[in-house]
Amino acid sequence: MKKQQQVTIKDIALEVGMSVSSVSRALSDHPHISEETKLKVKNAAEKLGYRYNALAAALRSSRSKTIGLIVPRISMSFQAAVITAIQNKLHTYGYNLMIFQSNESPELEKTLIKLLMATQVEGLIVSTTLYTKDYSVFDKTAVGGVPVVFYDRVPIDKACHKIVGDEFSGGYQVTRHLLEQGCTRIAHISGPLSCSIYLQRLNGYKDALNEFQIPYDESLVFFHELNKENTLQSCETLFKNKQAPDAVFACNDTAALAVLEFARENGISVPKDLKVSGYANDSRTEISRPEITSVEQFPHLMGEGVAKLIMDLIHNQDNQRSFLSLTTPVELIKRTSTLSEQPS
Amino acid sequence: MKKQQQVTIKDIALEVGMSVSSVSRALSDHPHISEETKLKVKNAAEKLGYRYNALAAALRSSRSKTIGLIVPRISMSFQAAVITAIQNKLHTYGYNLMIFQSNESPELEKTLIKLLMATQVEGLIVSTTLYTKDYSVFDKTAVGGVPVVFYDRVPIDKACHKIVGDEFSGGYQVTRHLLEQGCTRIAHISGPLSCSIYLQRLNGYKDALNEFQIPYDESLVFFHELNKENTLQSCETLFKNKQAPDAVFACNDTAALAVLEFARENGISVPKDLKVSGYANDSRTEISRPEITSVEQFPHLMGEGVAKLIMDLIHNQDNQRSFLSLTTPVELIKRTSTLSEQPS
DNA sequence: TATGTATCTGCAATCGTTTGCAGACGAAAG
DNA sequence: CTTTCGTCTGCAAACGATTGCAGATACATA
Repeated sequence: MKKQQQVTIKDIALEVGMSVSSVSRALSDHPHISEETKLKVKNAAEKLGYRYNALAAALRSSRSKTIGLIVPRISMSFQAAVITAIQNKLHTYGYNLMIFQSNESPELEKTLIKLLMATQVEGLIVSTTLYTKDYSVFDKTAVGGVPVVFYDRVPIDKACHKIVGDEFSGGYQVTRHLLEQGCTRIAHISGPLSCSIYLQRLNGYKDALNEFQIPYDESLVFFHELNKENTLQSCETLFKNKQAPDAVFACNDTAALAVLEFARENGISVPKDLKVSGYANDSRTEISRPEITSVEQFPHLMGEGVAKLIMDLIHNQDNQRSFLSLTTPVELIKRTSTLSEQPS
Repeated sequence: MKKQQQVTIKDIALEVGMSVSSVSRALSDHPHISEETKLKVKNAAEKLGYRYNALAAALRSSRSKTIGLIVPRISMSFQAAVITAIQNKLHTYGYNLMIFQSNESPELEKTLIKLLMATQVEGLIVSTTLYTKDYSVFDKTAVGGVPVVFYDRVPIDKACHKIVGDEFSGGYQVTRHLLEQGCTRIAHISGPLSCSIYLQRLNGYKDALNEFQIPYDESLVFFHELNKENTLQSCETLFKNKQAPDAVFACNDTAALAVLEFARENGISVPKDLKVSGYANDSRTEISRPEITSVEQFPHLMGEGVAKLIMDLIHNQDNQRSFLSLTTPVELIKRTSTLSEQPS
């Protein structure tokens, strides 16, 4: 009487006087079972309080109906939105999602891969840490052949299935917009270049500068984790420069907010003396005063795409030799923090 | 050659010329196995590319090492923080967390419980939807005897294991603070009372009013999902009143922000003419101008508590007849949105 | 030599499903 | 009456680990 014995299909079989195989088939609506018996079996199951054991099924059929996901942290609103989209979409396929957080640690990330593989996930979805450099842990052999899909933060210089926002375009659009507002000394506060998204945005930034024939100035560009402290630090050095910048393109909204704070504390007027743009368009951008120009990434779109792709890969495990890459659109949202004339 | 055959302990046994049982024990550091053989086995495992099959182990031992969690949505920053704390803590116990979102739908919530039970979770952690009224789905029998711990949003009038913030105190402190600022017509924008937290906060609100001998005025109190649209609506009716309120105690920060927006659009000066408080202290409260008074709930503390409690319950499955309830502290964070005199 | 003890290892059943194959049955066709 | 077919059902072997129990080995002791 320690643990109440689980009710199994065996019990049902006994109850209705049939074999376990028929019961199994009846419960899963196998076409070879008559409607009549199906009903009988299902009623008995209900009556006995039967609970399906997905573990046993997964073991036997080696289909766990589970996808693993590793993400730096779920508290970033963009990530939360993507994950939710993925999860909802996967549910429509009858698949569950196992969510793990790497907390930006490549070591933990590695451990989590092992963990997920041990739980026999049928697919793996990953947005890497800022510092992931060794992608071999995601190799087909390393993950036992299960399909891997990356999104947002993806391996650099390595063929893989991936869905990314159009980071280059985002970086380009922000920069171009600032240039069009008349800015010429545009600072760029970026994350580490070991992370794909920052690399791409930097390229977009450079491209726009180039187009406007403004030389790339290293003293205006910073690379570090984009939290408040680091960003304030960068502002500090930035404004110690002989020549102050007239715009800052920060690579996320947290950093943009920090720039605003710095400006406020140092009597720099935004957008008049300094224009500021963020990235990711999180909800804080429109609460801030001034409202912050940012780039919408359509996380829902990305999430749906990721879910579809991984399901595709699972269902056609055959000769998958080529890699699929999808780029989702981005949209520059212009707000007061970068606009010369105030809109009415 | 369809799917590359998995390497099992059987293969290892063959490799090192031992029985599977010894291999199994060696891998799990069983004390009856000599260090020497353990090493040999582990090396062989490494060499063959062995991957532990947690499914098989879970089935056999009926210990899945997995806890299920059902939460309305992970995109609420408070929830994300609690979940992260829970997950990290559980990892230290060697347990995994399976996260599902009920999306505020009691039906989906019910489905998810079934799903989690099917995956043989050893425990269940729940923060209910706003509208969950039928708690029988969480009954010991309904969940096959696995322990259930509620947090934040918990069943009303039903004994259960739970960890909640001190909502009553939070509601009381906010209201008292507003009263002390000289407010007398304090509106209260609350969530539906089917949800424990709002019920408690309302009680705190009433208690403070009572203490200041201000009668409870129904026309100042609203119950609805706390999104922007609903809140604006409530403000509309609120300010159509013959006598306008001089303060609004909104039950979350999204609602408080909406109130600020309404005030701004209608030329109502905050905090001069109207004081506004939120709840949950999400990051937007200090970005908003004016900054918004709110209540910190210490999600990390709550998460750790939840994880510890569920592990306790799992480890002492024996005669658990009594229910444990823990209340975590809250702290009123006073900001400009409710302060009469501006701090320097 | 027999016995005891400590340490290590193996046998085989078991967890709850799924599934290939074969069998049973009745009806229709020859 | 046999044959054939279609429809439904059952047998029994998996899936990959864990674990109670018994057995083996080595060594010391009686």
